[in-house]
Amino acid sequence: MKYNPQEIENKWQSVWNEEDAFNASYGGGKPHFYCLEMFPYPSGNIHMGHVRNYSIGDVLARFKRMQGYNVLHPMGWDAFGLPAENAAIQNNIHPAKWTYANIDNMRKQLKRLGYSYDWKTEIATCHPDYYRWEQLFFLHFYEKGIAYRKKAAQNWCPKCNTVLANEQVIEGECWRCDSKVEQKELTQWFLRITDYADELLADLDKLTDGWPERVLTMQKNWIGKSIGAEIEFELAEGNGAIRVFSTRQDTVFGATFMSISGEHPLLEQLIKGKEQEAAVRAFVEKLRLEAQKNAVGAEAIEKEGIFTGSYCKNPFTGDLMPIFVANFVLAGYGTGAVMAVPAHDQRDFDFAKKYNLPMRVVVQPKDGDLTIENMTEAYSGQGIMQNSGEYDGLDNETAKGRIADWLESNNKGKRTVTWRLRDWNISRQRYWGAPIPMIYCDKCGVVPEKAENLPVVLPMDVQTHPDGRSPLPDTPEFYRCTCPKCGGEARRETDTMDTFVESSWYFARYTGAREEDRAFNPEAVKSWLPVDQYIGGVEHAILHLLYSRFFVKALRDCGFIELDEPFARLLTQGMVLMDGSKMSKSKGNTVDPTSMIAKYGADTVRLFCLFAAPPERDFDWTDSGIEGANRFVQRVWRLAAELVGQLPAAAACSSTADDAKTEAARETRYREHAAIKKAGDDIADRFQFNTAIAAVMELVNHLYLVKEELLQTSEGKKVLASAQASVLAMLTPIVPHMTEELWQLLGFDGRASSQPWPVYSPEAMQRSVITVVVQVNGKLRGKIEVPAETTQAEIEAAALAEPNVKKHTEGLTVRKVLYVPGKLVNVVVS
RNA sequence: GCCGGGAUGGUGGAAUGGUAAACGCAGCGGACUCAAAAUCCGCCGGUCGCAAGACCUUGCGAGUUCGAGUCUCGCUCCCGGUACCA
Repeated sequence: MKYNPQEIENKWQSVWNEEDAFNASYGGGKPHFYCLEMFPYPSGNIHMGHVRNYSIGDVLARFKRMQGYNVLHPMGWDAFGLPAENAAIQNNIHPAKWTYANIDNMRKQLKRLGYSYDWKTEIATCHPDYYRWEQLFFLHFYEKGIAYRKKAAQNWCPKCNTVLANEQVIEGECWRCDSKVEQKELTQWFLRITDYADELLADLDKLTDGWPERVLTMQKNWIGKSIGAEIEFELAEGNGAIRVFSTRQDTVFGATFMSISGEHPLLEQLIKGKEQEAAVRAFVEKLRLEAQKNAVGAEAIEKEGIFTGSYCKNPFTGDLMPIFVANFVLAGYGTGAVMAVPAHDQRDFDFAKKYNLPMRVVVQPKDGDLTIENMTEAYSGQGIMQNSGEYDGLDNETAKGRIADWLESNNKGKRTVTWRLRDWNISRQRYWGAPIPMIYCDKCGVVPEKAENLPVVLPMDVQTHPDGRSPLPDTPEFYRCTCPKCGGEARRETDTMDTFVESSWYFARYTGAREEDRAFNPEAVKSWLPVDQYIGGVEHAILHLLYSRFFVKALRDCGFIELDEPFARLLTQGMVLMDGSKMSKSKGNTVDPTSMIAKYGADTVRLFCLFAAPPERDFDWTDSGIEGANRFVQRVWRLAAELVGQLPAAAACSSTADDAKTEAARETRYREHAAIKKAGDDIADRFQFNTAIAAVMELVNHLYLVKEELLQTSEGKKVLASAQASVLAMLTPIVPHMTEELWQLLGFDGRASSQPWPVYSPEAMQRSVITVVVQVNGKLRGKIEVPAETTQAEIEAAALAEPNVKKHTEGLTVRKVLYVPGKLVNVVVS
């Protein structure tokens, strides 16, 4: 019987398809398990990264089903987005047509890999039946103040012709096309994610068991909580005050000047009528131009500033502090003004050196003798207060509290918390996205669309612009509307939503993908969510995962769902590399899954992706590696094919102690059960699919050695049949087509994919003779074989009598003998 | 700079304080074959030794422990994230 993967894979894929083999249903008494992989963007073809991601998810989904869970394992399409528009412009095809054609192709490719998805819950986010609910959420968000409109400087990608959220600017470049991001003043729609900063941070503690630590850390850093104080510095001329935020209010006695951003609201007042006025204006204009050209967050630039001509007063020392406009002060963080403490902050130190400004040491390290003369850099560590009036001699952490108390009781400031997180700009000046359901009326202003008028459907009949500009502002059929309030003529919002809005709730929609009258069935949401296991690339550690966490909390507060966190456990899989670097079309180092499937079959491709490395780690695609995987698949096939017609019908772990009459039979039974324990533990507890597969390989290797002997007796056949069934059961989540076929060929009952995960018995794993390792002073000196029931005293005596052990203990005194039951004896001598 | 992760044979990787190198890949030897491929069986960290065995070996240096790849401390290098965030 020759192994023909194309034939058997097609056969079983049709069977699963006809039988709706993997549909989930809630209720039914079984415990629920929601296994989800990040849905793909329909770019046209799946790549090896998808294969790895979805193979990991499929092993888990199938394994959980075998363990008796009712598993929800859905798939869908993150279908709005720029590539569709760009392809449309290039190939003169409508983005919708391009997108749906790609979906059809990729669905075919996924089906060809035999993934056990519930295709009845498939969704595409570009469909009005999907995004209509998103528009409804937006109306609720608007009503609750979670969605709002504001004018501000925005990240602008000149190539994509649209704004970007902060999270989508990577090292100053657009996350999609790597263009330098510019700043542009625009009025945009925002979601108030900052209102949830506290909860987003605090709830990370609920995820410590199931999420990788580095993802938690990245989110924590991104949210960026800083605890400090706000301090008021009165202007010397008595006409107001500058407020600053500082995490180091303990160093306030060392504040010798003030730095403010070029966009500070008091700047006009500070320079008005001063001789520096013109020069400052020129400097600010220069900064503005540079900011537009230069990427946000590009590498550090030389510190520069200019004196405004005004002074403020240090509330503690009473000293006058010159006020500077400085290029490193961010308008958008804190209050846009910084008290400069050159002795204890490196930036202020550099600035003071450059402009020859005074310094004062106010925190002295333990046994330090810092002076302004001997300092070559700022000291930002802990220490003892000095030059700080009544606070001298205190440690600086204590002083922090006392100074905050003083500020509060003297009305000069207060304790404050500042966040790095900014509100989420969701407006996009592009066509292929979900319309924002808002209307502008000359009479009534900004008016939300009525819920009963949803969905606001994206028009299909539009002419795209070659430069990527959205056609919506030129499409009167779309933007002309009547005001829901006064009935007069009005204009629709023509920006669309960021595609990350769609991916922020799709996991919830899967629980009731065909609901027509509501976004979710609350019962279904409650029974399935949170997602038990989420699997995807670490590149979404901040973007998608932070947005989704926020979105769920916002939906909860609007009464749509009862849920705090969307994903209970997260697995971030590594990349598939080629010659040490990421596969990419431009480098020409890609491997096309379709051609690999054509050559080896889906089972081999799945096996290799799972065996090459543990899931979290990157691995290199190698031709010899997939050859090796194919060799194992063939080896399993041959082993079973040779046994067809010779074995009794059996299930995994069905042989009994009575059947194991010979040494070979006992050993086989032992190894069968040991492999099941190892493979089950590795898959369930650790996602170590590579070692689970290795355990099955060992068992297969053993069966090759003993099969002839076991075929001699009927008891032996029972033992062999049981072990063979176990091999197939264990491999079913990994190479499901082959195991279904072999299960059927061997005449075993039912289907491999509907077998329960085998249960090992401790009795089978008892050995009659055990090997005990003997160490002398921790060094391996021998091994002894003893019957399992030997007492500790007898084992210790045997260990001491072992010839090589004797040699190493001769003439020495035995101080101690340690015994690790069934494993090891360590003789301590001196 | 700060935060996180890592370093084990020729190679991908095992080892949940107790036999370091499981299972693969590559390589070598044997069987089968007219021959080759495929397959099956065996060997495969280093040094010394005829052998029994001894010594060395998990990036480097210390420590805890009867016993450390694993725990602790101090370094080196690599990867990822993030950065004028006050």
